[in-house]
Amino acid sequence: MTTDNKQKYLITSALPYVNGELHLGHLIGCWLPSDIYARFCRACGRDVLYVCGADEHGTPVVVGAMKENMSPFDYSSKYYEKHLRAVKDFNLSFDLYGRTHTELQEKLIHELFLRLDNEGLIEERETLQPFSVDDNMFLADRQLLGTCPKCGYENARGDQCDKCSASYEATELLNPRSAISGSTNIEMRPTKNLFFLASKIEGKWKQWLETHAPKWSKTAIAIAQGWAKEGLQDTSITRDLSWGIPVNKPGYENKVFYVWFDAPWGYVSISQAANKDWETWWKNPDCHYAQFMGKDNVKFHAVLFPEQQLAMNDNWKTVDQLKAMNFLNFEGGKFSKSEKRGVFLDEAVSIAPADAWRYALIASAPETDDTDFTFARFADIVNKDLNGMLGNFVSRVCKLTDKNFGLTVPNAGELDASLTAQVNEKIAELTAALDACEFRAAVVALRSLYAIGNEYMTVKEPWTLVKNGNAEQAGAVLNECFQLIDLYARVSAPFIPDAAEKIQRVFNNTHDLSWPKEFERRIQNGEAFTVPENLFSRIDDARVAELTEKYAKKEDNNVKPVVAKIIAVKNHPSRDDLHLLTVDDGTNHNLQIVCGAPNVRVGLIGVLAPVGCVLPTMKKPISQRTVAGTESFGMMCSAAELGQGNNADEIIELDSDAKIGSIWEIK
RNA sequence: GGGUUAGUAGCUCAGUUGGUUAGAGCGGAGCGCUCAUAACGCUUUGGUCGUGGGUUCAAGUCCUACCUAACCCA
Repeated sequence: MTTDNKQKYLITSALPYVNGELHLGHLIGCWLPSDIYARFCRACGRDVLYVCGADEHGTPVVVGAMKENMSPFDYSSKYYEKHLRAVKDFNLSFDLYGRTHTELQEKLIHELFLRLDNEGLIEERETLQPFSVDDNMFLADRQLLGTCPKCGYENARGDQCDKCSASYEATELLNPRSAISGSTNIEMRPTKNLFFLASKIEGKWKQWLETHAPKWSKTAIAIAQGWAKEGLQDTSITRDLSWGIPVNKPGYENKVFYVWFDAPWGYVSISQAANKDWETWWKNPDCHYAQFMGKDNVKFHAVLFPEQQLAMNDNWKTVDQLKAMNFLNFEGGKFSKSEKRGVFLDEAVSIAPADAWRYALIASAPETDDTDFTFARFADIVNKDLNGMLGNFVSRVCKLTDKNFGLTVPNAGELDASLTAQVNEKIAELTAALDACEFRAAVVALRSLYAIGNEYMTVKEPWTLVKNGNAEQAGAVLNECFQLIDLYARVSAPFIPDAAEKIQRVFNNTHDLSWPKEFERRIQNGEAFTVPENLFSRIDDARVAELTEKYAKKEDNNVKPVVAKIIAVKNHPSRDDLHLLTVDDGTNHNLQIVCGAPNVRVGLIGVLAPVGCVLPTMKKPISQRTVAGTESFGMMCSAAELGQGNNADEIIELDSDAKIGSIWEIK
């Protein structure tokens, strides 16, 4: 234990997985709130250990690495580097942004496993797993593909179908094949795995839940209680995989620990790498432990990690404050790298400075429900709060003073009691909100503080006082304003660290950015100051439109009717009223279409509604279907079906110069 | 299919244990100010609180069914 009596705060942010680019949702989901909380705690003089890092193990990395023809480690490292860059770009103040593929992690997991084994909480069980003979390996659920037994979708995964969302056992999957080689030589083979007997510590966990859960967020409590009702399940903690922490038990040489067994302990191994006194947080019952995560992660932090910690019976610090964020949507939809929807962290800081993102995102943080990010709102917040209220306040005070008193802070007058009372009330609100990790409420209080300064200026009118020859009173007002500027730097620092430093540099003397308990007048009469450059800049409507166009382009994914030419006409084998057409739609030159219209002939140029196309006269899209025993891959349209008049019997005929393959716009 | 959470002004959200005329910011409208970054301040306009039932002297708040969305689980 350390000798100082500063309160210990352990803060962790969920470990992002090294698979794909991170976006604004990851930033607001756990990184940003945890960073603001950590900065606030440090400013309050608390002894903070704040860690995060990359979660590197598990099947998706193996699959991703194979696709990119890299080793899992190189693949993981590639994304780890991207994480590191984002951490730097957004001023995230982790003591260490580590990773889970380290020697420390391996040593820790091995120790923990032996301990669990000694406690009698590990059991060997044999299960049947799909084995790919050609790949010479067992396949995890997502490495196995096949046809869904429920809906017939051909690219269903081993455990569930992405199309109809049915779930099933791997043995039920039809025509199973390996996602790695495509081989269909799949056998169900017995394999031994180690199970963690969570059911044995259910009582201990439930007791723990009762004393800890009341301090958590509503969602977290609900999820944990749901699990408490169902009871804890014994879970397999080993996998037939080569990438991960090797299992330190004879007979398990080809297996690794399941990623969700090792990942949470990354908090500990990263702490070990970050601070040699890590045990003064992790083994200290008086330490306050706050965890930040997205809502999809609650189960692991409220159930799996604590149950493991308790099972160790080794005085591990468990979570006190569990803060789960909901998801951030983007301009009405989900973020998607493949569809180019959304701002990703590799380019966000080229759009606006880190502080603008930090403030705008936390101001509309998805605390109670999923929230939609829009550039219009982003611009509103930046323009109004940061630019108009905070930046402009600093600017107007400095410039007015410079004009009338020069570059020194005018002498103070009597303390303005009502101003002090107002400010102190808001400081108290802000402090309470941050302690409770209620970030929206915190921003409301912060905003109110900014508003107080502007209102004070407007009411006191120091420029009028100067004009009326009342320089002393004007100076006293401006002195209060400089005290406010100092205050703003301090209370803004956890949210917008870069701007806070710039504000503090207005004063030639150095003042720390410690957290104020109340409104203090730290700026001395006659203290020199500098008029700063504008702290923030506006995002105008044109820029909003430009950004929306670039990042939130409303992709029209609907399949459109196309101009197509009939190149062959045959009679239908079984129905006299139907014809079998061969149609050229520009990309596919011999589409088979079944058509009943009387006016079909070779060379006719008409309009084809391809599979997936929704016509104005129909509710459902055209499907690929069998008409009277013959497959039809679309439909030749009549004028009526295209919303052009009443002719529903004959297919529409276009002029001979219509371009085959071009989209036929429905008017 | 089961569980959980959410659905409140044009937009983004507050609304503690059910209790007088449902709040805030943005946007819109108007006024003021001119020290300041077309910025600031003040006033004002917006709501059958997802839908249908029910409990109650009283429901945004409790119960129930349904609709919509998200997450977790199967």
